[in-house]
Amino acid sequence: MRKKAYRKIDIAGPGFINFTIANSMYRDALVSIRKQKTAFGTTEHGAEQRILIEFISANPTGPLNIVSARAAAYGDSLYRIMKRCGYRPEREFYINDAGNQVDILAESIELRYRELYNEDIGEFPVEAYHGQYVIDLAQKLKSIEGSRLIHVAERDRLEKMKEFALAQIMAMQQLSLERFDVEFDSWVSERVLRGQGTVEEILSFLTEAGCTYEMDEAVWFSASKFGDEKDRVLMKTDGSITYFVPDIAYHITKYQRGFDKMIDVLGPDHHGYIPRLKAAIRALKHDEEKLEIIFLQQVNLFDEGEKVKMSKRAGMIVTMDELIDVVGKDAARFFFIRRKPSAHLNFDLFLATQKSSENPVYYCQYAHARIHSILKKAKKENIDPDDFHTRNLKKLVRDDEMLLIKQLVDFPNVIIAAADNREPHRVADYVVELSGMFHKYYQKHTIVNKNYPDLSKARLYLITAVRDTLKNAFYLLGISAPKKM
RNA sequence: GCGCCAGUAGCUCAGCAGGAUAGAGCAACGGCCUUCUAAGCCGUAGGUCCGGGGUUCGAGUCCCUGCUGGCGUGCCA
Repeated sequence: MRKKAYRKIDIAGPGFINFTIANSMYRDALVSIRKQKTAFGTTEHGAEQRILIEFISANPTGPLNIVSARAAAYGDSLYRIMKRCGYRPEREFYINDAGNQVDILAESIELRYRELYNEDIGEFPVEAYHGQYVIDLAQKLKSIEGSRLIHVAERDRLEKMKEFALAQIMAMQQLSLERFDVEFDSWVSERVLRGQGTVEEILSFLTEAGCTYEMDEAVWFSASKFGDEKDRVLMKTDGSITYFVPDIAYHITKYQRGFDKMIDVLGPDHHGYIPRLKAAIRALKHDEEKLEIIFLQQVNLFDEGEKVKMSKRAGMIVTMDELIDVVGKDAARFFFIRRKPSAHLNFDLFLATQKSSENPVYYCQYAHARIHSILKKAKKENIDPDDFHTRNLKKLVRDDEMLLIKQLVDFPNVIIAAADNREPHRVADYVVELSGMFHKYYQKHTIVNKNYPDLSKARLYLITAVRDTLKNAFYLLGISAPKKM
């Protein structure tokens, strides 16, 4: 017997024909969703393509800030979403633990350390790191080493301090990430990379390819031949290399590892840098199409409507930890993910603390919790949802029920669209919509009614699918699915 | 100057491949708790989708141009 797929077909204005899908089709779809259980939403769309997602990659010179928090929420969700639809993504953190900034960090600690022994260090330099954490680290160093370090040679002292500071700060950063439920598959250290001789290798590769030259006692890369607007320095006059070289080396290792696609999630301040990186990749004859850059636009922080100026060196930053303390992990992640990556993000700390209802994460989690308590109620009323045959789904006839099913059916496509457009916010929007539809449905109809056990079971069957889908989507966003609120 | 991102309700933002009357949350106003959680629901009000051209049966969406804001344009990372 063939079922009718359409309930009605009519002409609706110029150029529009409306097909109304038969309720039976929706019911069949619902059964299929329930049968898939937690696997619903999982597809093979990505065909196991290997994707490297590099994100955050903050300097280990201070606590993670709010910009890193946005990158963390974004990168991690993108990972989860891509994985769900059949890609094979990996998460990577590149540690810029070499170069100028790290040296400045060591010097900053050193000054604070000497200060603790009442040495006159004069004016604390502007370019040094001013944050309280630098003083804390100096103090910690003092409690471990005492005054011993005062007497060792300056070079050894700085080296020791650098080691200490890097280890401490990276541990701090990892702790913040843990609190944010963000994990990485690999950590790549710039120092290790440099130690492996890759820097020299890149320099000689580029020289062999004939794209370097010397001028003004520096070594240049002829980036302009490869699409950049001008040539770039590889080795400075003082013989040290620019950050550019290890960064090329790092990207070459990505190519060597054989990914189908590499995604760099970067802050907006890096976009002037991309043409030269792509130029180098082209010069070294790699496929630049495989490298995809996502720019997360900046985060503007406001407090009671006033813009908070942030500067890492001046120590005026709002840290990721502070954010989690104030608004909570779920709300913070949800807030970041709701904005599409290319949009600037205005974040008012005052609002976030004052009116938590402004954040729709509660709205969604509430829907999930509500369904749980309805199921609990059913149990109390001795209505067993498992004692149910799918032919009873004929009890579901209302438009809002069909609409709910339609929304559920959409879920796998939302995941695919979010993955392919690199836009996790689509999943967040989906969740808000599904939650809203459920809240309305709940308000309008009694789900558990012992006078109508068959109808109750049919509705329980439906809302269980809603609950599972919500939970499923929450996971993709990295937020919790509370059973009670 | 050049490049990138943005400009949609009072505020923060969605709007998928161009489709029907442009949506949500917050803020404002008026209702709904003896019934599965009121962190919810219903209703009212609020818009020249930055301006101007163009493509099309049809443009918030695409093209050109102008304006405004942010960022970038280092032998810093």
